[in-house]
Amino acid sequence: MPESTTGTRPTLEAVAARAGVSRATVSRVVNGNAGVRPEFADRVRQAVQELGYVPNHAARSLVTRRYGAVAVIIAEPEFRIFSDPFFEQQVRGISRELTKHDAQLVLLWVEGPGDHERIARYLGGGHVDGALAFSVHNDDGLPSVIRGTQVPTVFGGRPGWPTSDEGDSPVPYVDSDNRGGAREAVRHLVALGRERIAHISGPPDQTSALDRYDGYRDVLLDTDPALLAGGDFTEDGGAHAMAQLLQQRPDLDAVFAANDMMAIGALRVLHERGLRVPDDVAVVGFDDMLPVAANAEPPLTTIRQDVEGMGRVMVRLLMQVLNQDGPDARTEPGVRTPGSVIMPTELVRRASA
Amino acid sequence: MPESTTGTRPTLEAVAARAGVSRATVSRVVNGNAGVRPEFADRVRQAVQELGYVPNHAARSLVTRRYGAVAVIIAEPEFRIFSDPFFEQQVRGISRELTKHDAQLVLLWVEGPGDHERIARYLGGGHVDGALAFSVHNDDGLPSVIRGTQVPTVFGGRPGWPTSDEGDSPVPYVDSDNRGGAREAVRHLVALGRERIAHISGPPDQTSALDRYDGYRDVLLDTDPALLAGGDFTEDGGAHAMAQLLQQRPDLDAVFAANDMMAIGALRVLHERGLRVPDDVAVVGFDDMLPVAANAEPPLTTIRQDVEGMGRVMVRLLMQVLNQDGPDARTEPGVRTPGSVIMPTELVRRASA
DNA sequence: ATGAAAGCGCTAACAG
DNA sequence: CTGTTAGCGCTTTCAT
Repeated sequence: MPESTTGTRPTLEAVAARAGVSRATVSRVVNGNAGVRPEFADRVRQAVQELGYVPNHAARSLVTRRYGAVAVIIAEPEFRIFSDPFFEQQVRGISRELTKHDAQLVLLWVEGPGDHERIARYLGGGHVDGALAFSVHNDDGLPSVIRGTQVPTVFGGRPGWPTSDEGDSPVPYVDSDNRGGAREAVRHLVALGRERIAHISGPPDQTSALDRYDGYRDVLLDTDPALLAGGDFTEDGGAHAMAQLLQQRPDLDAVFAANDMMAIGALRVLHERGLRVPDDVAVVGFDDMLPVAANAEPPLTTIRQDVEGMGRVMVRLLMQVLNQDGPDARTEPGVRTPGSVIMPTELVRRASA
Repeated sequence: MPESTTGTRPTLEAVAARAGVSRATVSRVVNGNAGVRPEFADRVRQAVQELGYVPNHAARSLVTRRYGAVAVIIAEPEFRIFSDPFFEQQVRGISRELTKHDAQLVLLWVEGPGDHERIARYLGGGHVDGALAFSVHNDDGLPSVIRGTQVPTVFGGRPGWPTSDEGDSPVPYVDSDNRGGAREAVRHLVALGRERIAHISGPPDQTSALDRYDGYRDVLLDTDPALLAGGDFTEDGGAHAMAQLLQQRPDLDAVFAANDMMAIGALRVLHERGLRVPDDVAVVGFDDMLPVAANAEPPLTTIRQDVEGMGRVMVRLLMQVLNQDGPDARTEPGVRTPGSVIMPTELVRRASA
């Protein structure tokens, strides 16, 4: 008969009493430590069962200095970051990997600089072993707030600020191979025989946009500036840029858009002007954001990145930092800091190029 | 000169020493307890500042049995729940209100029954003061797992299972006035002089769909079954239902769709068949999901619900439960349990009806 | 108004 | 292999 109705939750002590052993032995069994006579271990496990014992986390953390929790910090300068499918996938990857490591996800939603102090307090107050942050906008000082807390942190996406200040250890991050992927996209267009390849770039305050632009330039060393137009990663932005491009260089025969949404916008304008894709103009996107890319008219050739994988790798990287430096990583700067990870991308050929 | 570089983080003890008072006094100041000589209080605050002291949460929780954290449990039978704008808004509301109450949001992402044990362990292990859950699908046993942990919980959306079993205290939830809103939608159509008002209902395993259907029936007591078609809350589902309706009752002059997405689908089909909205057929949706509703062709008349508000109210309700029963609510079932909250809806008139 | 002391539930040496 | 013993850092009576 379970004594779960006794009012107060059972402690280690109670389990020990019932099993007729010491608290230490119970602790060993509960934590899977070797070196307990099987007979005793069984008795303990049974007592745990009967009492419905669940270890008290606070008490444990107090002594181990481990919290079994990781903060995911979401800054939200843009309104829709949460409903961004891209972001969702990344959080999904993080959540899954965290579960594997028996760690909890604490969501820290930052709505503005007014929240910074709260974040710092939380991070500094011994709640989490580490943090995961996204380096979208970096002009608001949040990154330095995070770094100031000394909590081991891994960033998602290459930060826009210098990742290794003097003295400081480098900031680990994981990102897609934006530059390499962009190169592959453009090379594909070149291989197709295209000679006037335009580029619709993303917002210059995002490193992914910058890196993709750089990849484009790597292949097309001295491109005509008229083949360049800037967008904002939205469909309308892409449409607008495409219109501009068509005006500047009506003879263009290909366009590489820095993301799928802008490519969709470009496709729309191309269609409106009666230009055929890929016959007149070949189009390549970036992201392989499903179902957008696959259902485009025509289906979009693009660069796929493994977003969920990025999330998982962020966690693995963090766990590596934690297990290497130990829970007191914050006190003594780690000697070896694990590097960042750049995840490979892949060209997905569909009909648009 | 801040001693933040001393390696180990400062404790209450250290602050006490520096301020020349006892630990108890520091504790009082830090927790804003009255009854400390201003002079001492100032000295303490200064020491806190200088040392960069942040209270250790685990130690505090161990004694207070409060965790300053609330779990948000997200079950994910549907793939896209996270990127659902509806859901995003609700979480936003929760997050904001939680911040106000100085509580953290711990995200518990449940991917299947395999995760149930983990969830139970976490909830039972003393991490959170309460939980917030969404009662979308209830056939997988998660609700009972949650209830089994005895952690005070508020549900989002009216649960589909009985909310007050024998003996048990009722499950508090917050929901929109789906039924009332539906009634208002249909009454509006009636007031417009429409006489053959069809309804596209949502999936019957969601109480919101059921309640909206009931609202429709409240007004149209004996409607022709041919005026009824079922959808699945998606645009395509709405289109399909509309086509079916048109075949069954080509003479219909209005349709109330159980959500905006289905209304959009209906609009599309109506347009394809050359029927004019609202002249030939008036259309009303539900949700007022922006920007979908406002940008529809024509702009959609719909029932607005305050989704962010629902999130906030969920938190307030939970806090009420917590402050009433105290941290040991789980041991002794509360005497007075706060009821659920039904949030008002509002008819938003645009062009479609 | 302040301090001394006890103890929250657990883990981790250290003995045995 | 097991038990004893010290705390982890904080709050909270209880004296003063």
